[in-house]
Amino acid sequence: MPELPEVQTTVLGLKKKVLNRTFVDVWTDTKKLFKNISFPDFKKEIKGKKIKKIYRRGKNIIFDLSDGLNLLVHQKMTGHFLYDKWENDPMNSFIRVKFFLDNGKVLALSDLRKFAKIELYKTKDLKLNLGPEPLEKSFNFDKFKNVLKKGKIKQVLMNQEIIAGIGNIYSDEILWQAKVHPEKDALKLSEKELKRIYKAMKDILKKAVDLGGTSISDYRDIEGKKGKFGDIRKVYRRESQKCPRCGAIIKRKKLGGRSAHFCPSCQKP
DNA sequence: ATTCGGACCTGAAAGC
DNA sequence: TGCTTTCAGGTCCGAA
Repeated sequence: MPELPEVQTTVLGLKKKVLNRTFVDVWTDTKKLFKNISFPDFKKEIKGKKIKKIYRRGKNIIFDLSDGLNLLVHQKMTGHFLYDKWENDPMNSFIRVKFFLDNGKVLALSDLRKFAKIELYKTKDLKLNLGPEPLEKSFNFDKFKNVLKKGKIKQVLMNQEIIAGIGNIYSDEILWQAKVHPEKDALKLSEKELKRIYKAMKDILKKAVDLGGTSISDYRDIEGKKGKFGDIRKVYRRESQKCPRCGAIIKRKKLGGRSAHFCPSCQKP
């Protein structure tokens, strides 16, 4: 499912609902989601652990637990957390894992495609190979320029080791706003183009967080509700519709296995 | 050394 | 109507 804004929305919801709660039990019918530990071992370890902190890094959710443990969840394409009660929605019916909490409530993970990843680390062993957080104030324009590497700009923006958190929706939306073609080489962009991309990145990610993310497909917040950024998106999954800026027909093109959506008229190669 | 396709899964939507 | 193909907010791995 989720890119930075969706994961951020999830983390905000989790902080509100499950911070300082203790896990009393866990259930799954999809043991393969547990990657660096067997499910029986995970179950033994997680019982009685208190959630001291919850934060996002890139597209990862990290629960900082008592006894020096970190629970890491990556929701991949279709994973999303649901707390206690949620809307009756087909996308919320693929419950693969249930965490039982000490207040009698359930924190569930719905994941249609079963790609999600759940791992348990000792806090000191948790190492994520990720680039800077795009919304951090300290990530200024100079730093942005310096992290860029050779390659098509869309793929560079989506490379988690360069910048953490941007995926297919937001790279398309950022490049449309910046009027830059997705296949331009990141290292051959003009100063003006780079400035437009940098600004669009901050604007769009902030706006998407404010709107609770994008729910065109599977993503829901932890109460099962949809985010609203999808309503105002300009190009993502809008192939053959009109560009809202110039009226040209939006194109879709395969780029490294993913679909890039762009306006061929205002994003010239 | 990069890049690309395939794998991992399931279901909705579009095509025939 | 029903069967087939394409597509999906991600990442990893191995072959060109």
